Amino acid sequence: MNIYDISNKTGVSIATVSRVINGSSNVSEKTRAKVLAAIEELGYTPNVFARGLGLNTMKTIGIMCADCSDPYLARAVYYIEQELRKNSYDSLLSCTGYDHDDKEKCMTMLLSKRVDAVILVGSNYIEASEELNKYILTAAKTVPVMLVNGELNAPNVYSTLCDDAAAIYDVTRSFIKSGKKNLVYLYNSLSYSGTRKLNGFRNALKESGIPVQENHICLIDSHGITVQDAKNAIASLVKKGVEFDGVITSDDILAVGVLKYAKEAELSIPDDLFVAGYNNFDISECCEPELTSVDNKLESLCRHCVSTLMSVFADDKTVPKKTVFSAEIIERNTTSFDKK
Amino acid sequence: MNIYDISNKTGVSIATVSRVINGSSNVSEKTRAKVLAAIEELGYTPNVFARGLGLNTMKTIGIMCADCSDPYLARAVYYIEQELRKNSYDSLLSCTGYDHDDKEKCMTMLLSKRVDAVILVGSNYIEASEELNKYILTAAKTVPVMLVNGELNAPNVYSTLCDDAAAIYDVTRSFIKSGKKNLVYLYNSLSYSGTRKLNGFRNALKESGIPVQENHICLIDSHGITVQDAKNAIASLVKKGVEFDGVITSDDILAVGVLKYAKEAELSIPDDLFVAGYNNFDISECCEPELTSVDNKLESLCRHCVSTLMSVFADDKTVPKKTVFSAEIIERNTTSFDKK
DNA sequence: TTGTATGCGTTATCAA
DNA sequence: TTGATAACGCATACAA
Repeated sequence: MNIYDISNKTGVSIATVSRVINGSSNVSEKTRAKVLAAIEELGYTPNVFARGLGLNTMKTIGIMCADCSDPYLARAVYYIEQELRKNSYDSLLSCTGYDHDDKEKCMTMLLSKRVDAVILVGSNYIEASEELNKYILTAAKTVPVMLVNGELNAPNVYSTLCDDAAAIYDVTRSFIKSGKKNLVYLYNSLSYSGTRKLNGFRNALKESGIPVQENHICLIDSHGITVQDAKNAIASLVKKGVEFDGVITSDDILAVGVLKYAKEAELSIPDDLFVAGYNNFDISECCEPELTSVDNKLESLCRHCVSTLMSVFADDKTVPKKTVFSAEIIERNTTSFDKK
Repeated sequence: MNIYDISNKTGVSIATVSRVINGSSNVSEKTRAKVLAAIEELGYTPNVFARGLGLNTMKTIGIMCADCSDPYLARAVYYIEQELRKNSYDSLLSCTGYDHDDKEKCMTMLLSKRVDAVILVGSNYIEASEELNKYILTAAKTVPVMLVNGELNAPNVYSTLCDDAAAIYDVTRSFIKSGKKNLVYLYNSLSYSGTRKLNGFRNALKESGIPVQENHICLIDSHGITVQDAKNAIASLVKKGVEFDGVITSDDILAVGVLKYAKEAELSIPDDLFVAGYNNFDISECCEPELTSVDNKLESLCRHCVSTLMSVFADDKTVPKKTVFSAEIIERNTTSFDKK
């Protein structure tokens, strides 16, 4: 079943059939109706491979994310896939894991599949070393590369991100203004965004005239982190003699671990201890007490990323290279901010 | 850059280049080396569209899931994508939503993209009415259709699922054996699996000689359900005068809602009230007290589904049409089962 | 408005 | 072991 069958059935040439399929205006209404009827009757669908061969595109976007079982990344993939579909693009999904070589291999694979663009979801794709980011620049020579929650200044690379540093800065300042000045920062990623968040914490302390104590900053360096891991981390901090009246974390799951510790240690929250998470997911409403967290506007990021990509495809001359959204602090019951 | 460039560079015909690329044995070692060197040097990659046109496949599998921001479905997609990649297949992801027409449209779209198979993730794809499942049977005439957590007995359709009914049956029996006989069942889906779970609950009561009270069975008919929704549902049940000493739910999030209600009503868990969830996700460890839940072996389901698909592709004559796994009850602190 | 002819880059068949 | 050539199904430039 191909274009020739429609051609035979209707008595017009394949060129005309093709014109009807592609909505060309240079077809008489009568012919168009006849062709459309035949297509309907025979249930004909154009062969995408043949089309792809000629046009060198199959309207497919490669999506790379480290691990789409991570709720944050899963939601991002969800929004992106929806937006792409609205624009008639399909999504070729690749969960690359966190290993650099695997990411690079995956990129090569996607490019060999002739995707029209690649979207890198999550700040873990941007490394501190230029050398490690090279494969992204190389890819960008072939197709547009979109970064969600990451930033890289290079030709044909477009970044959409949330100002995580400012968000953590604001949270930290709120802690301090509310009288919690002995703060611990718990984080689990040295990614681009992870580093920026930490800087936000440091800056807030500095600007409040509070010295940054390095033993109050604790990295749990692992992916697929559990509540138990976080609980252990905070417990071991206490064992080392670190004292604190507030904990700020880079992820809700870490904050829940702190809550579990606090319950065991019979600390009263928020009286004895303020706790804040990041991402504002389900779990921040499941835990007890419910968690103050930061909503980093993931849906906006994703929508904007796709609409930017469409502008790039449309050869729009005024496409923003970098767009930054502001996060929003959602206060629940693990803090009691002093408002004034 | 195409196969002719390699041909020119090496002085052999494109046929021979093609043979080298595809690992044909009928090539002299010397020629092979020469061609391989040229491919490497020029950085040549075969055009997948041309290849697809000839072979009528691009080694791509369509994955349909209602909503990959749902943690359960997200994890399923993750496992499936990984397994497919191991077998050199790519994943074309489509989040269809829960509307039947959208699902059908999406299926048509995937088939028009000439995917090699379609994997339907989640029990929501199987409807009670045969009419509504028709589009799946139609699709199965073109490509194999794999069901994860769903069942449909039809040619070229393969089902992999977990025995949810037995799991809920076992949980309910454990409640009863532990002295909790006045049970509420809270659920949020009338899908294939949702119905089966409910049957498990009913059967356990019947076999224990406990009459099934319909006002103890509560459906919250909505997707994207929140903890608050579940809390409200259980509260309104109480307002109606329903009394109970145990709540079994079809999803962890519902169970967390019950916990939130219990805290407010100052019920002691598990003394006054047993609660059990389903899915055994993060949130079952985040809530307080931590939730007894059912692990339904999602990873096994997904791995098995993909390996079955590979058998189908390999034209293996002994492919199982339906495979059922057993769930595992993970007891935490919202129950205190009597073991004997 | 319509038709003819060509190219897109492979793989596979057949002949050498 | 190798090469020439015909599909594969479509879009499009050009001709009519």
